[in-house]
Amino acid sequence: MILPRSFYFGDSRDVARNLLGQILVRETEEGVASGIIVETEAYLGTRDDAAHSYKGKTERVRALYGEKGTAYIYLIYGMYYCLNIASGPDGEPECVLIRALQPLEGMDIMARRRGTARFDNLCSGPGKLCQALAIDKSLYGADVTQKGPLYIVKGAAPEKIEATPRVGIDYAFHTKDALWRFIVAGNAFVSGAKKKRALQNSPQTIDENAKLL
DNA sequence: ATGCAGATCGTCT
DNA sequence: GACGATCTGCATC
Repeated sequence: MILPRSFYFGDSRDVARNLLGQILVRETEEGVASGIIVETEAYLGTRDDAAHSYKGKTERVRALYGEKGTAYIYLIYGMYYCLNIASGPDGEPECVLIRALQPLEGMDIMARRRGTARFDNLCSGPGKLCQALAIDKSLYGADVTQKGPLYIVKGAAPEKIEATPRVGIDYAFHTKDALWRFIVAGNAFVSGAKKKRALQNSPQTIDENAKLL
């Protein structure tokens, strides 16, 4: 079941929390690649000085002014893409950044695209997951509430959620300390997971992998 | 285990 | 013209 557009309305921080446990699906000619969302961040538009849309409408963020459930994708540091989903109150240019996935389907495809065989290094970061799922600017503006190249289906709510400050936004004077990053507590696939724990808990099979959430 | 430099280019000032 | 909502590899301890 694909999550309906109404899922993305409301407080973007709630949407970010609710996205944990849901499943991001990417379909290409190579096949299907998917993963359970285990880490997100909320960006609250004009009331959040860490947000790209803080100063209002520019060409880059035009997708945030469309319908909720629209993909906002941007290039960072000239080499990696990051995926966001438009969310929040009607008319507000807010979104949720998808920061990490627990690989579910098409791990062979992801491993090839990423150039690594390590399970816990396939989708454990916003740039990594876009590379693993072949997400780039061509999907800018895609509707994730419709079956197509990129969509999100209903998964299972995680047991426990942790809230922390967002990553890489020290330049944000007002909101840098806000606890708007959400992760599935104890999950080994979040970004920056301790190497030690990842090594110890890294599952070896798809079934073990699915149980970890 | 931790730290730092380098890659690389679209977007905004 | 400067700077990232990042990641990797290499250096060092």
